[in-house]
Amino acid sequence: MTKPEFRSWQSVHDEVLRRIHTRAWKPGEMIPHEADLAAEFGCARATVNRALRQIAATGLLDRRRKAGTRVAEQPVAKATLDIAVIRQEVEARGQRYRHQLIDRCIEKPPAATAAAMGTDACQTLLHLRALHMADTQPYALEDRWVNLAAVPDAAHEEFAETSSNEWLLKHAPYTHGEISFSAANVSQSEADALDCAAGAAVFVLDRLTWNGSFSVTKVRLVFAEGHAMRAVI
Amino acid sequence: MTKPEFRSWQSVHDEVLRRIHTRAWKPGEMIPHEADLAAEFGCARATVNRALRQIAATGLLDRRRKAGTRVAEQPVAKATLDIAVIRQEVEARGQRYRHQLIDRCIEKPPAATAAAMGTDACQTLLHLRALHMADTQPYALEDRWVNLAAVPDAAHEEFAETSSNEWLLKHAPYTHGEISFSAANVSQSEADALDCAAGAAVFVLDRLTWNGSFSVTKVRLVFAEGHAMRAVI
DNA sequence: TATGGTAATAAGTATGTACATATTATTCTG
DNA sequence: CAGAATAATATGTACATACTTATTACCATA
Repeated sequence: MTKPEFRSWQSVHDEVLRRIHTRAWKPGEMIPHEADLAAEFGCARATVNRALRQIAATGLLDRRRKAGTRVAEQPVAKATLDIAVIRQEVEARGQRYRHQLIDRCIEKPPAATAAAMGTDACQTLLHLRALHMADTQPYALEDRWVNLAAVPDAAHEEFAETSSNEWLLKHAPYTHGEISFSAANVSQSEADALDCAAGAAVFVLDRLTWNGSFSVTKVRLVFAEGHAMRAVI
Repeated sequence: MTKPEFRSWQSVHDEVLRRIHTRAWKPGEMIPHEADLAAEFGCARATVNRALRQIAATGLLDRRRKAGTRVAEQPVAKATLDIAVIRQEVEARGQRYRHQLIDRCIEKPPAATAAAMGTDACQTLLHLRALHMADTQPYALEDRWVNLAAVPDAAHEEFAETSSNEWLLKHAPYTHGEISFSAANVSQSEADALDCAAGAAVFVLDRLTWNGSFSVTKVRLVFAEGHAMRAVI
Protein backbone atom coordinates (compact mmCIF):
# COMPACT_ATOMS: atom_id res chain seq x y z
CA MET A 1 0.00 0.00 0.00
CA THR A 2 1.36 3.33 -1.03
CA LYS A 3 1.58 5.92 1.69
CA PRO A 4 0.87 9.22 -0.04
CA GLU A 5 2.08 11.33 2.89
CA PHE A 6 -0.12 14.35 3.28
CA ARG A 7 2.14 17.12 4.36
CA SER A 8 -0.02 20.20 3.95
CA TRP A 9 -3.48 21.04 5.22
CA GLN A 10 -4.45 21.65 1.60
CA SER A 11 -3.67 18.09 0.62
CA VAL A 12 -5.57 16.77 3.62
CA HIS A 13 -8.43 19.07 2.67
CA ASP A 14 -8.44 17.74 -0.88
CA GLU A 15 -8.25 14.12 0.21
CA VAL A 16 -11.13 14.52 2.64
CA LEU A 17 -13.19 16.24 -0.06
CA ARG A 18 -12.34 13.41 -2.43
CA ARG A 19 -13.59 10.84 0.05
CA ILE A 20 -16.81 12.74 0.50
CA HIS A 21 -17.32 13.16 -3.23
CA THR A 22 -16.51 9.55 -4.02
CA ARG A 23 -18.80 8.51 -1.16
CA ALA A 24 -16.10 6.61 0.63
CA TRP A 25 -17.61 8.58 3.50
CA LYS A 26 -21.34 8.77 2.94
CA PRO A 27 -23.74 11.54 3.95
CA GLY A 28 -24.75 11.20 7.57
CA GLU A 29 -21.79 8.97 8.38
CA MET A 30 -19.24 9.68 11.06
CA ILE A 31 -15.67 10.06 9.88
CA PRO A 32 -12.62 9.05 11.91
CA HIS A 33 -11.38 11.25 14.72
CA GLU A 34 -8.83 13.94 14.07
CA ALA A 35 -6.19 11.94 15.87
CA ASP A 36 -6.83 8.84 13.75
CA LEU A 37 -6.77 10.84 10.55
CA ALA A 38 -3.57 12.54 11.61
CA ALA A 39 -2.00 9.13 12.18
CA GLU A 40 -3.26 7.85 8.83
CA PHE A 41 -2.11 10.90 6.92
CA GLY A 42 1.18 11.08 8.76
CA CYS A 43 0.73 14.65 9.89
CA ALA A 44 -0.09 16.59 13.04
CA ARG A 45 -3.59 16.78 14.41
CA ALA A 46 -3.52 20.55 14.00
CA THR A 47 -3.10 20.06 10.27
CA VAL A 48 -6.12 17.76 10.08
CA ASN A 49 -8.04 20.20 12.26
CA ARG A 50 -7.28 23.06 9.90
CA ALA A 51 -8.48 21.05 6.89
CA LEU A 52 -11.67 19.80 8.54
CA ARG A 53 -12.48 23.23 9.92
CA GLN A 54 -12.23 24.64 6.40
CA ILE A 55 -14.60 22.02 5.02
CA ALA A 56 -17.01 22.40 7.91
CA ALA A 57 -17.20 26.10 7.08
CA THR A 58 -18.61 25.22 3.67
CA GLY A 59 -21.32 23.13 5.30
CA LEU A 60 -20.11 19.80 3.98
CA LEU A 61 -19.13 18.52 7.40
CA ASP A 62 -20.87 18.82 10.74
CA ARG A 63 -18.54 19.00 13.71
CA ARG A 64 -19.45 18.90 17.36
CA ARG A 65 -17.28 18.43 20.37
CA LYS A 66 -17.36 15.01 21.84
CA ALA A 67 -19.82 13.87 19.17
CA GLY A 68 -17.21 13.96 16.44
CA THR A 69 -17.36 14.83 12.77
CA ARG A 70 -19.96 13.59 10.31
CA VAL A 71 -20.64 14.20 6.65
CA ALA A 72 -23.59 16.55 6.31
CA GLU A 73 -26.83 14.83 5.31
CA GLN A 74 -28.13 17.65 3.17
CA PRO A 75 -25.32 20.08 2.71
CA VAL A 76 -26.48 23.67 2.65
CA ALA A 77 -24.74 25.26 -0.30
CA LYS A 78 -23.08 28.47 0.82
CA ALA A 79 -22.80 30.94 -1.99
CA THR A 80 -20.57 33.87 -1.20
CA LEU A 81 -21.55 36.96 -3.09
CA ASP A 82 -19.05 39.74 -3.41
CA ILE A 83 -20.89 43.01 -3.16
CA ALA A 84 -18.39 45.49 -4.48
CA VAL A 85 -18.71 49.21 -4.88
CA ILE A 86 -20.71 49.85 -8.04
CA ARG A 87 -17.79 51.69 -9.63
CA GLN A 88 -15.69 48.54 -9.33
CA GLU A 89 -18.48 46.38 -10.71
CA VAL A 90 -18.84 48.57 -13.75
CA GLU A 91 -15.12 49.00 -14.33
CA ALA A 92 -14.61 45.25 -13.97
CA ARG A 93 -16.90 44.90 -16.99
CA GLY A 94 -14.62 47.17 -18.91
CA GLN A 95 -17.10 50.02 -18.95
CA ARG A 96 -16.73 53.60 -17.87
CA TYR A 97 -18.46 54.47 -14.62
CA ARG A 98 -20.39 57.66 -14.11
CA HIS A 99 -23.00 58.62 -11.61
CA GLN A 100 -25.53 61.33 -11.48
CA LEU A 101 -27.21 62.78 -8.43
CA ILE A 102 -30.93 63.07 -9.06
CA ASP A 103 -32.06 64.48 -5.77
CA ARG A 104 -30.65 65.36 -2.38
CA CYS A 105 -32.69 66.60 0.53
CA ILE A 106 -33.08 66.30 4.25
CA GLU A 107 -36.54 65.14 5.17
CA LYS A 108 -38.65 62.84 7.26
CA PRO A 109 -38.59 59.27 5.98
CA PRO A 110 -41.65 57.07 5.52
CA ALA A 111 -42.66 55.27 8.69
CA ALA A 112 -41.39 51.92 7.40
CA THR A 113 -37.94 53.35 6.74
CA ALA A 114 -37.73 55.01 10.15
CA ALA A 115 -38.82 51.76 11.78
CA ALA A 116 -36.25 49.69 9.89
CA MET A 117 -33.49 52.14 10.75
CA GLY A 118 -34.60 52.41 14.35
CA THR A 119 -34.79 56.20 14.22
CA ASP A 120 -37.45 58.40 15.71
CA ALA A 121 -40.43 58.84 13.39
CA CYS A 122 -40.12 62.62 13.26
CA GLN A 123 -36.34 62.67 12.89
CA THR A 124 -35.11 63.93 9.52
CA LEU A 125 -32.64 61.93 7.48
CA LEU A 126 -30.56 62.66 4.44
CA HIS A 127 -32.35 61.34 1.39
CA LEU A 128 -30.32 60.74 -1.76
CA ARG A 129 -31.35 59.50 -5.14
CA ALA A 130 -28.82 58.81 -7.84
CA LEU A 131 -28.36 57.00 -11.10
CA HIS A 132 -25.29 54.85 -11.71
CA MET A 133 -24.24 54.57 -15.33
CA ALA A 134 -22.06 52.14 -17.24
CA ASP A 135 -20.79 53.96 -20.32
CA THR A 136 -23.93 55.66 -21.54
CA GLN A 137 -26.38 53.06 -20.25
CA PRO A 138 -28.17 53.21 -16.92
CA TYR A 139 -26.81 50.56 -14.57
CA ALA A 140 -28.68 50.99 -11.32
CA LEU A 141 -30.98 53.42 -9.60
CA GLU A 142 -30.17 54.21 -6.00
CA ASP A 143 -32.51 55.39 -3.28
CA ARG A 144 -30.68 56.01 -0.04
CA TRP A 145 -31.42 57.26 3.47
CA VAL A 146 -28.50 58.30 5.66
CA ASN A 147 -28.79 58.62 9.42
CA LEU A 148 -27.26 62.04 10.13
CA ALA A 149 -27.10 61.21 13.81
CA ALA A 150 -24.60 58.48 12.95
CA VAL A 151 -22.85 60.33 10.11
CA PRO A 152 -23.13 64.10 10.78
CA ASP A 153 -20.49 64.93 8.17
CA ALA A 154 -22.80 63.68 5.43
CA ALA A 155 -24.95 66.80 5.89
CA HIS A 156 -22.20 68.96 4.37
CA GLU A 157 -21.33 66.68 1.51
CA GLU A 158 -22.73 67.34 -1.94
CA PHE A 159 -22.10 63.85 -3.39
CA ALA A 160 -21.53 65.41 -6.77
CA GLU A 161 -17.94 64.19 -7.12
CA THR A 162 -17.83 60.94 -5.21
CA SER A 163 -20.86 58.69 -5.11
CA SER A 164 -22.57 58.28 -1.76
CA ASN A 165 -21.52 54.68 -1.98
CA GLU A 166 -17.82 55.43 -1.92
CA TRP A 167 -18.07 58.43 0.37
CA LEU A 168 -19.84 56.43 3.06
CA LEU A 169 -17.38 53.57 2.84
CA LYS A 170 -14.61 56.03 3.48
CA HIS A 171 -16.29 58.13 6.15
CA ALA A 172 -18.85 55.91 7.85
CA PRO A 173 -17.70 52.46 8.81
CA TYR A 174 -20.26 49.85 9.72
CA THR A 175 -20.00 46.90 12.01
CA HIS A 176 -22.74 44.74 10.53
CA GLY A 177 -25.72 44.81 8.25
CA GLU A 178 -28.46 43.00 6.46
CA ILE A 179 -28.89 42.55 2.77
CA SER A 180 -31.77 41.25 0.76
CA PHE A 181 -32.33 40.43 -2.89
CA SER A 182 -35.66 40.41 -4.61
CA ALA A 183 -37.45 41.12 -7.85
CA ALA A 184 -39.85 43.94 -8.63
CA ASN A 185 -41.82 45.41 -11.47
CA VAL A 186 -40.45 48.87 -12.19
CA SER A 187 -42.64 51.90 -11.73
CA GLN A 188 -43.07 54.41 -14.53
CA SER A 189 -40.55 56.84 -13.05
CA GLU A 190 -37.98 54.10 -12.48
CA ALA A 191 -38.56 52.86 -16.00
CA ASP A 192 -37.82 56.32 -17.37
CA ALA A 193 -34.55 56.52 -15.47
CA LEU A 194 -33.47 52.99 -16.30
CA ASP A 195 -34.56 53.23 -19.92
CA CYS A 196 -36.88 50.24 -19.94
CA ALA A 197 -40.60 49.58 -20.20
CA ALA A 198 -42.77 50.15 -17.17
CA GLY A 199 -43.53 46.87 -15.42
CA ALA A 200 -40.30 45.20 -16.53
CA ALA A 201 -38.88 42.78 -13.96
CA VAL A 202 -35.76 44.12 -12.31
CA PHE A 203 -33.35 42.86 -9.72
CA VAL A 204 -33.47 44.75 -6.44
CA LEU A 205 -30.92 44.87 -3.66
CA ASP A 206 -31.81 46.30 -0.26
CA ARG A 207 -29.10 46.91 2.26
CA LEU A 208 -29.19 48.27 5.79
CA THR A 209 -25.96 48.81 7.69
CA TRP A 210 -25.29 49.50 11.34
CA ASN A 211 -22.45 50.90 13.35
CA GLY A 212 -22.99 49.33 16.71
CA SER A 213 -26.52 50.26 17.71
CA PHE A 214 -26.79 53.14 15.22
CA SER A 215 -28.18 52.57 11.79
CA VAL A 216 -25.89 54.14 9.22
CA THR A 217 -27.66 53.91 5.91
CA LYS A 218 -30.46 52.14 4.15
CA VAL A 219 -30.15 51.80 0.42
CA ARG A 220 -32.28 50.29 -2.30
CA LEU A 221 -30.60 49.58 -5.61
CA VAL A 222 -32.82 48.87 -8.58
CA PHE A 223 -30.66 47.39 -11.30
CA ALA A 224 -31.26 47.76 -15.00
CA GLU A 225 -33.22 45.06 -16.76
CA GLY A 226 -31.33 41.82 -17.26
CA HIS A 227 -28.96 42.26 -14.33
CA ALA A 228 -27.86 39.07 -12.59
CA MET A 229 -25.65 38.32 -9.60
CA ARG A 230 -23.33 35.39 -9.87
CA ALA A 231 -21.45 33.27 -7.40
CA VAL A 232 -19.54 30.01 -7.37
CA ILE A 233 -20.30 27.23 -4.97
CA MET B 1 -1.87 51.73 31.24
CA THR B 2 -4.11 48.76 31.61
CA LYS B 3 -2.94 45.60 29.93
CA PRO B 4 -6.13 43.79 28.83
CA GLU B 5 -4.32 40.54 28.00
CA PHE B 6 -5.77 38.99 24.90
CA ARG B 7 -5.60 35.30 25.40
CA SER B 8 -7.89 33.91 22.68
CA TRP B 9 -7.89 34.49 18.95
CA GLN B 10 -11.49 35.65 19.30
CA SER B 11 -10.53 38.49 21.59
CA VAL B 12 -7.71 39.49 19.28
CA HIS B 13 -10.15 39.31 16.38
CA ASP B 14 -12.60 41.58 18.20
CA GLU B 15 -9.95 44.06 19.21
CA VAL B 16 -8.58 44.33 15.68
CA LEU B 17 -12.11 44.82 14.34
CA ARG B 18 -12.68 47.49 16.96
CA ARG B 19 -9.57 49.34 15.86
CA ILE B 20 -10.70 49.21 12.25
CA HIS B 21 -14.20 50.36 13.07
CA THR B 22 -13.05 53.16 15.33
CA ARG B 23 -10.54 54.14 12.63
CA ALA B 24 -7.60 53.79 14.95
CA TRP B 25 -6.32 51.96 11.88
CA LYS B 26 -7.62 53.78 8.83
CA PRO B 27 -8.52 52.37 5.41
CA GLY B 28 -5.42 51.92 3.31
CA GLU B 29 -3.10 52.04 6.31
CA MET B 30 -0.64 49.36 7.22
CA ILE B 31 -1.16 47.72 10.58
CA PRO B 32 1.67 46.40 12.80
CA HIS B 33 3.32 43.08 12.02
CA GLU B 34 2.01 39.88 13.50
CA ALA B 35 5.01 39.65 15.77
CA ASP B 36 4.49 43.16 17.13
CA LEU B 37 0.80 42.57 17.71
CA ALA B 38 1.57 39.30 19.42
CA ALA B 39 3.94 41.12 21.75
CA GLU B 40 1.40 43.89 22.39
CA PHE B 41 -1.45 41.49 23.04
CA GLY B 42 0.68 39.15 25.06
CA CYS B 43 -0.08 36.08 23.01
CA ALA B 44 1.59 33.87 20.42
CA ARG B 45 2.01 34.95 16.83
CA ALA B 46 -0.13 31.99 15.71
CA THR B 47 -3.02 33.42 17.69
CA VAL B 48 -2.71 36.79 15.99
CA ASN B 49 -2.34 35.02 12.67
CA ARG B 50 -5.56 33.13 13.21
CA ALA B 51 -7.45 36.32 14.04
CA LEU B 52 -6.04 38.33 11.12
CA ARG B 53 -6.62 35.48 8.70
CA GLN B 54 -10.27 35.38 9.74
CA ILE B 55 -10.70 39.11 9.17
CA ALA B 56 -8.86 38.99 5.87
CA ALA B 57 -11.34 36.35 4.73
CA THR B 58 -14.14 38.90 5.13
CA GLY B 59 -12.28 41.34 2.92
CA LEU B 60 -11.62 43.92 5.62
CA LEU B 61 -7.87 43.33 5.60
CA ASP B 62 -5.47 42.80 2.72
CA ARG B 63 -2.51 40.61 3.53
CA ARG B 64 0.53 39.90 1.42
CA ARG B 65 3.74 38.21 2.34
CA LYS B 66 6.61 40.49 2.97
CA ALA B 67 4.38 43.50 2.22
CA GLY B 68 2.43 43.14 5.45
CA THR B 69 -1.20 43.72 6.36
CA ARG B 70 -3.23 46.77 5.52
CA VAL B 71 -6.81 47.81 6.11
CA ALA B 72 -8.77 47.44 2.89
CA GLU B 73 -9.48 50.70 1.08
CA GLN B 74 -12.89 49.75 -0.22
CA PRO B 75 -13.90 46.58 1.49
CA VAL B 76 -15.90 44.27 -0.72
CA ALA B 77 -18.85 43.16 1.36
CA LYS B 78 -19.10 39.39 1.28
CA ALA B 79 -22.63 38.20 1.75
CA THR B 80 -22.89 34.51 2.38
CA LEU B 81 -26.18 33.09 1.21
CA ASP B 82 -27.27 29.76 2.54
CA ILE B 83 -28.96 27.88 -0.25
CA ALA B 84 -30.78 25.15 1.58
CA VAL B 85 -32.92 22.38 0.20
CA ILE B 86 -36.34 23.86 -0.52
CA ARG B 87 -37.99 21.52 1.98
CA GLN B 88 -35.85 23.00 4.73
CA GLU B 89 -36.57 26.54 3.60
CA VAL B 90 -40.29 25.94 3.73
CA GLU B 91 -40.25 24.04 7.00
CA ALA B 92 -38.07 26.74 8.57
CA ARG B 93 -40.95 29.13 7.87
CA GLY B 94 -43.23 26.84 9.81
CA GLN B 95 -45.10 25.72 6.75
CA ARG B 96 -45.78 22.25 5.42
CA TYR B 97 -43.73 21.26 2.39
CA ARG B 98 -45.16 19.39 -0.53
CA HIS B 99 -44.00 18.97 -4.07
CA GLN B 100 -45.68 17.92 -7.18
CA LEU B 101 -44.06 16.50 -10.30
CA ILE B 102 -45.47 18.24 -13.34
CA ASP B 103 -43.54 16.52 -16.06
CA ARG B 104 -40.77 13.98 -16.42
CA CYS B 105 -39.26 12.96 -19.72
CA ILE B 106 -35.99 12.12 -21.40
CA GLU B 107 -35.37 14.40 -24.32
CA LYS B 108 -32.90 16.55 -26.19
CA PRO B 109 -32.31 19.86 -24.45
CA PRO B 110 -32.25 23.24 -26.15
CA ALA B 111 -28.89 24.12 -27.65
CA ALA B 112 -28.16 26.68 -24.94
CA THR B 113 -28.72 24.12 -22.20
CA ALA B 114 -26.53 21.52 -23.89
CA ALA B 115 -23.83 24.13 -24.36
CA ALA B 116 -23.96 25.25 -20.74
CA MET B 117 -23.82 21.67 -19.52
CA GLY B 118 -21.08 20.73 -21.93
CA THR B 119 -23.02 17.80 -23.33
CA ASP B 120 -23.30 16.75 -26.94
CA ALA B 121 -26.10 18.58 -28.73
CA CYS B 122 -27.92 15.39 -29.68
CA GLN B 123 -27.53 13.69 -26.32
CA THR B 124 -30.76 13.22 -24.41
CA LEU B 125 -31.07 14.40 -20.82
CA LEU B 126 -33.62 13.84 -18.12
CA HIS B 127 -35.97 16.79 -18.03
CA LEU B 128 -37.99 17.39 -14.86
CA ARG B 129 -40.51 20.02 -14.02
CA ALA B 130 -42.00 20.30 -10.57
CA LEU B 131 -43.86 22.65 -8.30
CA HIS B 132 -42.77 23.17 -4.72
CA MET B 133 -45.55 24.12 -2.33
CA ALA B 134 -45.60 25.75 1.11
CA ASP B 135 -48.84 24.67 2.78
CA THR B 136 -51.32 25.19 -0.05
CA GLN B 137 -49.48 28.03 -1.75
CA PRO B 138 -47.05 27.63 -4.61
CA TYR B 139 -43.50 28.35 -3.46
CA ALA B 140 -41.28 27.77 -6.47
CA LEU B 141 -41.40 26.31 -9.92
CA GLU B 142 -38.51 24.07 -10.89
CA ASP B 143 -37.20 23.30 -14.35
CA ARG B 144 -34.35 20.83 -14.24
CA TRP B 145 -32.07 18.98 -16.63
CA VAL B 146 -30.11 16.01 -15.33
CA ASN B 147 -27.08 14.62 -17.13
CA LEU B 148 -27.77 10.88 -17.25
CA ALA B 149 -24.19 10.21 -18.25
CA ALA B 150 -23.15 11.56 -14.87
CA VAL B 151 -26.11 10.18 -12.90
CA PRO B 152 -27.36 7.03 -14.65
CA ASP B 153 -29.49 5.99 -11.66
CA ALA B 154 -31.71 9.01 -12.17
CA ALA B 155 -33.21 7.34 -15.24
CA HIS B 156 -34.97 4.78 -13.03
CA GLU B 157 -36.18 7.20 -10.41
CA GLU B 158 -39.74 8.49 -10.50
CA PHE B 159 -39.21 11.53 -8.25
CA ALA B 160 -42.75 11.13 -6.95
CA GLU B 161 -41.77 10.55 -3.33
CA THR B 162 -38.56 12.51 -2.88
CA SER B 163 -38.02 15.73 -4.77
CA SER B 164 -35.29 15.73 -7.38
CA ASN B 165 -33.55 18.27 -5.20
CA GLU B 166 -33.14 15.89 -2.28
CA TRP B 167 -32.65 12.79 -4.40
CA LEU B 168 -29.74 14.35 -6.28
CA LEU B 169 -28.08 15.60 -3.12
CA LYS B 170 -28.15 12.06 -1.81
CA HIS B 171 -27.18 10.25 -4.97
CA ALA B 172 -25.20 12.67 -7.10
CA PRO B 173 -22.52 14.63 -5.32
CA TYR B 174 -21.00 17.66 -6.96
CA THR B 175 -17.59 19.14 -6.63
CA HIS B 176 -18.37 22.68 -7.70
CA GLY B 177 -20.95 24.81 -9.40
CA GLU B 178 -22.19 28.19 -10.45
CA ILE B 179 -25.23 30.00 -9.24
CA SER B 180 -26.92 33.10 -10.49
CA PHE B 181 -29.80 35.26 -9.29
CA SER B 182 -31.93 37.42 -11.48
CA ALA B 183 -35.40 38.79 -12.00
CA ALA B 184 -37.88 37.88 -14.71
CA ASN B 185 -41.41 38.57 -15.80
CA VAL B 186 -43.40 35.35 -15.51
CA SER B 187 -44.87 33.76 -18.58
CA GLN B 188 -48.54 32.88 -18.72
CA SER B 189 -47.92 29.21 -17.96
CA GLU B 190 -45.62 30.02 -15.06
CA ALA B 191 -48.16 32.50 -13.75
CA ASP B 192 -50.82 29.81 -13.76
CA ALA B 193 -48.64 27.45 -11.76
CA LEU B 194 -47.48 30.10 -9.31
CA ASP B 195 -50.91 31.64 -8.95
CA CYS B 196 -49.98 35.16 -9.90
CA ALA B 197 -50.62 37.56 -12.76
CA ALA B 198 -48.73 37.09 -16.02
CA GLY B 199 -45.87 39.54 -16.22
CA ALA B 200 -45.36 39.75 -12.47
CA ALA B 201 -41.74 40.16 -11.43
CA VAL B 202 -40.31 37.04 -9.85
CA PHE B 203 -37.00 36.08 -8.34
CA VAL B 204 -35.11 33.47 -10.36
CA LEU B 205 -32.25 31.24 -9.28
CA ASP B 206 -30.18 29.35 -11.85
CA ARG B 207 -27.77 26.72 -10.69
CA LEU B 208 -25.40 24.47 -12.60
CA THR B 209 -23.39 21.85 -10.74
CA TRP B 210 -20.44 19.74 -11.81
CA ASN B 211 -18.81 16.58 -10.60
CA GLY B 212 -15.27 16.96 -11.84
CA SER B 213 -15.58 17.55 -15.56
CA PHE B 214 -19.13 16.17 -15.83
CA SER B 215 -22.07 18.46 -15.50
CA VAL B 216 -24.57 16.98 -13.08
CA THR B 217 -27.65 19.10 -13.26
CA LYS B 218 -28.89 22.47 -14.37
CA VAL B 219 -31.86 23.85 -12.55
CA ARG B 220 -33.92 27.00 -12.81
CA LEU B 221 -36.09 27.92 -9.85
CA VAL B 222 -38.75 30.54 -10.36
CA PHE B 223 -39.96 31.65 -6.96
CA ALA B 224 -43.43 32.87 -6.18
CA GLU B 225 -44.07 36.60 -6.26
CA GLY B 226 -42.58 38.52 -3.35
CA HIS B 227 -39.79 36.06 -2.60
CA ALA B 228 -36.57 37.53 -1.24
CA MET B 229 -33.22 36.10 -0.25
CA ARG B 230 -31.61 37.49 2.84
CA ALA B 231 -28.10 37.49 4.20
CA VAL B 232 -26.14 39.22 6.90
CA ILE B 233 -22.92 41.07 6.29
C1' DT C 1 -37.80 5.21 37.68
C1' DA C 2 -36.22 9.88 37.54
C1' DT C 3 -32.28 12.66 38.37
C1' DG C 4 -28.18 14.56 39.24
C1' DG C 5 -23.35 14.12 39.48
C1' DT C 6 -19.10 12.43 37.30
C1' DA C 7 -15.93 10.52 34.17
C1' DA C 8 -14.67 9.99 29.49
C1' DT C 9 -14.11 11.87 25.03
C1' DA C 10 -13.45 14.62 20.81
C1' DA C 11 -13.07 18.88 19.09
C1' DG C 12 -11.23 23.70 20.16
C1' DT C 13 -7.50 26.40 21.17
C1' DA C 14 -2.85 28.33 22.72
C1' DT C 15 2.14 28.19 22.34
C1' DG C 16 7.14 27.92 20.93
C1' DT C 17 9.70 26.56 17.46
C1' DA C 18 11.10 25.74 12.99
C1' DC C 19 11.01 26.14 8.32
C1' DA C 20 8.68 27.63 3.66
C1' DT C 21 7.55 31.07 0.42
C1' DA C 22 6.59 35.26 -1.69
C1' DT C 23 8.09 39.77 -2.25
C1' DT C 24 10.83 43.70 -1.68
C1' DA C 25 15.30 45.93 -1.13
C1' DT C 26 20.00 45.81 -1.90
C1' DT C 27 24.18 44.73 -3.85
C1' DC C 28 26.94 42.93 -7.34
C1' DT C 29 28.24 42.41 -12.07
C1' DG C 30 28.51 43.18 -17.08
C1' DC D 1 23.11 52.07 -15.60
C1' DA D 2 20.42 47.85 -16.60
C1' DG D 3 19.75 43.55 -15.07
C1' DA D 4 20.82 39.67 -12.36
C1' DA D 5 22.00 37.61 -8.06
C1' DT D 6 21.27 37.88 -3.17
C1' DA D 7 19.83 39.22 1.32
C1' DA D 8 16.17 40.60 4.28
C1' DT D 9 11.56 40.30 5.82
C1' DA D 10 6.58 39.39 6.78
C1' DT D 11 3.27 36.21 6.25
C1' DG D 12 2.20 31.14 5.70
C1' DT D 13 2.40 26.77 7.46
C1' DA D 14 3.74 22.46 10.16
C1' DC D 15 4.25 20.17 14.49
C1' DA D 16 4.38 18.49 19.38
C1' DT D 17 2.36 19.47 23.39
C1' DA D 18 -0.70 20.91 26.72
C1' DC D 19 -4.76 22.47 28.31
C1' DT D 20 -9.99 23.88 27.69
C1' DT D 21 -14.72 23.05 26.85
C1' DA D 22 -18.92 21.01 25.27
C1' DT D 23 -21.28 16.89 25.22
C1' DT D 24 -22.25 12.28 25.97
C1' DA D 25 -22.51 8.08 28.65
C1' DC D 26 -22.67 6.03 32.77
C1' DC D 27 -23.53 5.31 37.43
C1' DA D 28 -25.11 6.36 41.99
C1' DT D 29 -28.64 8.24 44.70
C1' DA D 30 -33.34 9.69 46.08
